[in-house]
This record gives sequence, C-alpha cells and structure tokens, in this order.
Amino acid sequence: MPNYAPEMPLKLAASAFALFSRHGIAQVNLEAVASHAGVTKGSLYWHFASKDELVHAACAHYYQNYHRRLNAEVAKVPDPIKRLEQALRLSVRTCLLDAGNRVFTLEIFTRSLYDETVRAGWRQFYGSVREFFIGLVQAALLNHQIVADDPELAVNTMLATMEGIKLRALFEPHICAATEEGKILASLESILGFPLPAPGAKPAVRAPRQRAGNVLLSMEKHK
Amino acid sequence: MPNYAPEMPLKLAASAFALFSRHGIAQVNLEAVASHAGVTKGSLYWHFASKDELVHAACAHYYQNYHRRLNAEVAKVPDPIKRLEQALRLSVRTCLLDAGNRVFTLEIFTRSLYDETVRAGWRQFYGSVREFFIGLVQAALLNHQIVADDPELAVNTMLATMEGIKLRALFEPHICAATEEGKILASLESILGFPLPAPGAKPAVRAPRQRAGNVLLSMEKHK
Amino acid sequence: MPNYAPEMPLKLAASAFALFSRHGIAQVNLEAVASHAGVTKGSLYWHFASKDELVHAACAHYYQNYHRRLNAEVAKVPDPIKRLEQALRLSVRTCLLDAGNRVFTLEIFTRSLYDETVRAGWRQFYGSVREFFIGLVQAALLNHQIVADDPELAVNTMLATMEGIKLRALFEPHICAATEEGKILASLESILGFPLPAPGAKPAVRAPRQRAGNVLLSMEKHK
Amino acid sequence: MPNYAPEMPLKLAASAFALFSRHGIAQVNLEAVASHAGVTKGSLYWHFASKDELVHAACAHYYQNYHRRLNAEVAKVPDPIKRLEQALRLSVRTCLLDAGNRVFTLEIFTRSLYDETVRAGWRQFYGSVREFFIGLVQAALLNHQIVADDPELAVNTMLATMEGIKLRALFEPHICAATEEGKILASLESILGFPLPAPGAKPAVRAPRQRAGNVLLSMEKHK
DNA sequence: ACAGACGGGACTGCCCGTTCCT
DNA sequence: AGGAACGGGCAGTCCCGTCTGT
Repeated sequence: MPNYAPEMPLKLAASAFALFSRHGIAQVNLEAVASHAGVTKGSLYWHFASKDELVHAACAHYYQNYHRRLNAEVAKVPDPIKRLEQALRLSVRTCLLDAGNRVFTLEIFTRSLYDETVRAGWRQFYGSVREFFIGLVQAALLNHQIVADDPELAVNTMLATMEGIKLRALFEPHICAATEEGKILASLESILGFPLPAPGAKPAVRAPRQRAGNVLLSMEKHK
Repeated sequence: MPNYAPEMPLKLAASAFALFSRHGIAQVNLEAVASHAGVTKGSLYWHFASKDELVHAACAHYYQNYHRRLNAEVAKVPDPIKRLEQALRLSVRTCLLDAGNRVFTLEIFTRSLYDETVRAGWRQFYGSVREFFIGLVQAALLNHQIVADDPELAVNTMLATMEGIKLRALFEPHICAATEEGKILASLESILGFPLPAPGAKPAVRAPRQRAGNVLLSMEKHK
Repeated sequence: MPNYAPEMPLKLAASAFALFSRHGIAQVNLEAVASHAGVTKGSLYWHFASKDELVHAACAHYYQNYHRRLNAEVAKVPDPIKRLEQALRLSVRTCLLDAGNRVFTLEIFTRSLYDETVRAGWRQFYGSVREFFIGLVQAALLNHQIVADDPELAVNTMLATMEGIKLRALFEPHICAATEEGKILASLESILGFPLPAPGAKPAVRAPRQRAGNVLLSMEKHK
Repeated sequence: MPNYAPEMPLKLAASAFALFSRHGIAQVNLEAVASHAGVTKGSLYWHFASKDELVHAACAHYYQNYHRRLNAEVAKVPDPIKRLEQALRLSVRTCLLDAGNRVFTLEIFTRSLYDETVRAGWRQFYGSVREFFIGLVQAALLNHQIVADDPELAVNTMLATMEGIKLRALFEPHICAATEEGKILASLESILGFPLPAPGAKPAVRAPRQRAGNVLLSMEKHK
C-alpha cells in the first residue's frame, strides 16, 4: 500500500529501540525489527546498511525523543525552578523508573566498548544533557530559588547519581519501583540545592551530610 | 601429561576471564577459551555444560581473586587506617585503572540483565565487599583515625562513586589513566572521612560535606 | 552469480549422491557436500533441514536418474524385445557394474533399517521398476519374442537375482567386473525367457536346471 | 567382583552382538556395550583395542554361535535328509525370521564396504557354510533322498535365495513373519531337490519354471 | 583386570547478517 | 521494496581412545 514511506527509517528506528529495550540488542534480529515495523528484512536493508547503523539510529531515536520531551516539559512552565523540577521529574521517569530504558542504556554502554560511533554519540548526548541542566540551574540561581556554589559540579554530581541508581537497580530492582519517584526526586533536587519542600521542617535534607554524594545510597534497606 | 588435571576448571575459568576481559563475552568463542587453556572445546565441555556456566566460573574467578588479593593486602599492615588505605588502593588499581576489569564488569552487568545466576552472584559479591569495607572503616573509627557519622553510608557512597567513575571512564578514558591513581584515591578517602594528607595544604579536599559524593566529578576537564 | 539458482537443491542432491556413493553416508559430512556443490553448509541448510532430508533427496535423485535413463534407453528402439534388452543392459551397467551404485544402494538398505522414509521411498521405487519391466515383458510376450508363463514371477526373479549378484559382489568383486556384462546379461535374459542367442549353441543356458535360481551363481569360480 | 574373568571378552562380544543387532553398529557406543556386559569402558579397552576389534569379535561370536548351533542341530538326527532339513530349519529361524539377525548381517555387509577384515571374515564364514551344506546335500544324494545334478549350484542358489529374502524383508517385513517358516522352508528344500512333501500333490513345485529363481518371490502378495 | 575422569576431534544444526535478483 | 538465497561462524553434542589409579 504505502509504496513510498519517507518516515520508514524513523519507524524502523523506533521499532529497533522498542525491541532492543525489551530484549537486548544481541537477542533481537533484524527480521524481528523489520516485521515489527511492518516490512521485511530486505526492505530494512534499503534504509540501513547494517545492524550497526540500525543501532545508531535507535540511539538517535532515543536521544531525540528524550530531548523533545524535555523541551516540551520545560516549555509548559515559565518559573525557572519549576522548569528544573519538571526536567528532573521527566528524567527520573524515563531514565530510571522505566526498566526498558535502563536496559537500553546499559546495552549501549556495553556496545560502546567496541563501537566508537556509539561511544561518540553517547558522549555528545551526555554533554548536551549536562549543558541543558546547567542552563536550568543557572536560571534558577539567578532567580535565587536554589543555592549552588558550582552549578556544573552540582549537575555532574546529580547525573552521576542517576547512573549510580541505574546500576544499583540492576541488583536491587525495588529502588526503582514506581513508588520511589518522590524519594529519588527529592534526593536529586537536594543535590542541586533545592530548598526544603516543607518550610517548617528541619533542613535535614539540606544538611551537608545528607546531601553528600549519591543520596539515594542512604535509602532504607528493602525488607 | 594432559590427563588428570584437577585444576583444569580453574585454568579454564582464568582463561575465560582473561579473554572476556579483553574482547567481551560475546566476542569470545569457546574454542578460543579452550585453546588459551591448552585444551580443546570438547574437553572444555567435560568441565562446563555451557557457555553460561563458563561465564559463571569466570565471575567466580574474578570474585575469588579480588577477595584473595584484598585479604593479602590488608594482612600486610596492622594499622587500621593503613589497612583501609591499602584496600582502597588495591580496589582502585584492579577495578578502575585496569581497563580489562572495567570491560569485564560492564559485560557482567549487561549479562545480569538476562541471567539471574550472574545477577545473584554479583549481588552477593557486592554485599561481601561492602561488609568488608564497613569492617575496616569501623576499625579505623574505633582508633579515632577517621571521622564518619555513618560508616555504612560512607562505604555505600564510596562504592557508588567507584561505579560512577567506571561509567564515566567509558566515555572519558583519561580519568582512569594510571597517573590518576592518587587523585582518585584521595577522593575516595575523603568520602570515608580520612584526615587531610598534608597539614599545610589548603583544606579544600576536606571541606567535608560538599566534596563528599562523587568527588571525582569535579576533576578538571580534560583538554 | 551465486544467487537465484532454483536448481541448487538438485545440484546438492546430485553432489550428495556422488559423495555418498563414493565414501558412504556416514563418512561424508555436510561441509563436503556443500562445497562439492559450490556453496557452504549454511546455504545447504537453507534447502535441506537436516542430513536426513539430504539423504532423501539423494535417493530421489537416484530414483529419478534411473527412471529417466531407462525411459530414454527404451525410447531409442521400437522392437519390444530390443527394448527389454536395452533396459536390462542399462540396469546391469548402472546397478551392478558401477561400484558406486552398489555402495549407495547398500547404504540405503542399511539406513532404511532406521529411517521409515527411506524405506518407503525404496519400496515405491522398487515397485515402479518392477511394473516397468513387467510391461516390457508382456509386450515382448505379445510379440512372441520370449516365453514366460508368469511375467511377474519372472521379473521378480530377475530383480532378486540382481540383488543377489550385488551382495555377492561385495565379497567377490570380480563377478561385477566390466567384462562380465555379457555373462550377467545372458543370465538375466535367460530368466526372462529370452531365446538362445546363437541357434547352433548348446541350449545349456535354457536347460531348466541351469536357469534355476540365480544363474549367476553358477559362474566359474574366480582364481 | 570377579577380578579375574577369562570369559569377559566373550561376554563383551555377546553384548556387542546383542546391541548391534538391536540398534545398529553406529548407534551403539562402547559405553553401552561395556555397561551391558557389566563393566566400564575402561575395562572394555583392556580387552579390545578399538571399536573395530569389537565389531570383529561380534562377528566371530555370530559365526561361532551359528556353527555351534548348526552342528548341534544335525548331531541330533542320523538320517541325511533329516539332517539337511534340520540345518535348513535352523538357518531359516536364525537368519531370516530373527529380525535382529537380519539387522546385524546387513550392518556387517555395509561395514565390509570399508573394513577389509570384516569382509574377509564374512567371506570365510560364507564359504564354510556353503561347504557344510554341500556336504549335507551330497550325503542325502548318496542316500537317494534328493535329486540334484549339481549340489554346489543348488546350495549356491539356496543361499542366494536366502539373501534375497533377507533383502526383500527389509521392505516387506511380512514375508519373514514367524508364520512363514514353513513356506520359506519348502521353497528352499525345493531348490535343493527335496521330494514333494505330499505324494498326491501336483508336482508343480518341481516343474522347472516354477522353481526358477528365488521361489520365495512367487509368494502371494500381502494384502 | 578394572574403573572412570579426561582429552580430543569432528560434526550437526542453527542463527543471523548480508547480498542479489525481481 | 520484497524475499529467496548465501556465507560464516559457533554452540552444543557425541563418542572414541587414553591415562592414572587401584
């Protein structure tokens, strides 16, 4: 029917991302990706020269999707700190709470060991995300809504904490249960110098020791 | 001479670990592992029923080797804080500075996504390492050589920082160059509440609470 | 040029037959068959799901080839008894004098012990050959060129004699030497009630007792 | 725990014969043979240097067993034609009606394609059987109990007929059903020139044409 | 004489990326 | 764009034969 579908490459990339996230890259063959997109393997090869290229496209899909949603999220609110909070919430939801996402990024990390293109892609993506957050943090700083000596350090720490949580979730899945969103969010906000949510509460969260490092690591043990 | 080699399983596990660390698990076939150990694939299958089992053996080899070296390291010195420092130094050297080790653990992480046995093995290993360090920290605490409100939290933070560094090294290899040992070590020690090395030095490193966490993230950017 | 070869299955079957005939089925691996046909094992498996299937195809190749040559042979001459003689000559040449053919059929017999499909295939082949010869015999009978009370019995006997010769050739190869063609042929024709070739010759061959059973068995012993 | 069992080689040969007859030579491994004999593979190799040797031993077991039973059978009766009949009956029972025996000999035939020793063994065995029967036939001849112009030819024909029946039984098992013993026996006796069993019966069987070839082939078709 | 762990080699069946023809 | 065909590679299996130990 649609004998000319200009969006087919994107459809294939989306299918690839979806399947890779569910089953891992090595476990998904091109036949499956093609049929998931409604075409055959032969057609897939008209758009992508190799599985590697398809992986790159899946990464690009992931990066672009994340950026688009991030931008859409912050566009909804004008207040700097609200924007930052929304950005954080979205990141937690998509990157941490979504198991498929955790799978995909871990697969990408491992693949980047052997594929320079993947490695470069992620490096660039990570850099742009960092710059994005630094921008949000500085805006909130200028608005005196948060406190931070060194925005870049704070963002770096926050991002590293997210990676740390991702890794821990491998072995302790409960720490990324959907119900943990608030807790995780609070920790990340604390790292970025957010004020305490409840004004009357003791500023424990803001207490230096509390904010030290991957705050998530202090979460009560799971029973 | 070939027959009757009770240590062959260990030899094979060591070969598997060595090759997996160099080239990744999927890139190494059993033929290569066997020939690295001086036997053939047919013989390998007398000892291991599948590649999965061999992977588990390689993990066990890794765990055991790490533990053995850790114990040997701390046995050399009686002073608690020296022991802790030695343990940290060894960990940094073997887990962070050694690229093969970084490759192996990342491969294991990804594999643990699909192999419950691998996942359980690593969970147990990680737990035992944590307990080991907590013990060392408490000993140093009793000796008033370090300060730490919550040893478990400090150790968790330190270990998470190591994982964070490992991940960053994927995309910024220079931060795990051999020359960085001192810097990395200092950061980890700072997290565990070590006193400042040089009394005259600016106490920036000790500015305790701020720097705690993934201190490594504040390292100057690579040019 | 490799792709799109609809005749590849036949080529592979022919290669399989050729190699099986030379070295036996168990002694030939799929790699050898594939490379003999100019492809690789992976390609072979696109056409045949297993070695068993390939054996079946080799049998089919053998059956079809024999039928085709038989039909071509009889089509060349119109005279019924000449047709019968040509058919016999071809059968002797291909089935008895050709060592490869003897090997192949013996292998097939043994394999049919354990493979019902092979067994059924041979049964059908044997049946069709028998019908073919019965038809030729009856035509010659109607032409008063041979004498036979019971064409079916005569054909059965003739075919059984051929099998008997095949078996004896295993242990006394000389009885299937190329030079024996005439002698074997004469015996088979005698069973089918052919008239004596030379009118002046002693009718020894036609003597009942001489014709009893596998006449070939009366051939002088080899020194 | 018989640590000294001089008869172990025979036991192993018997086990080998039994298993080879049931499942074929290629389908039986040495482990199975050894355990069937109550020992392990290591012990088997003390008695036989290779699987080939074991096959040879199984053949020898078969030959010897057949000879022994044949001799025992004829020793029971003094009358020449009775002896011949007993010998025939035993041969039909052991060689034709017993499916295992048919399997074993067919396996041996195929193996003899590639194993000169097996081939020579069978050749010798076959020769000795032929001589044995020729002796019995001549004795009966001297006693005027049968008629035969050429005892050797008659025996050859009879033996070839048995082989022919064996082959046909592959594809038409019913012709070797236990109930067919009488019919098969009658055919073979007819070839050897036995008098008709019932005096009043029409001497059809003795008519030359009827006796031509493997008389068994004239058996009514199976429905 | 026996037991059995072990080594070695070969092979089947399969997967999956890739190419080519239509 | 479709899909038949190809190619390489590898896991898992089988089983023979050997070697140590008893």
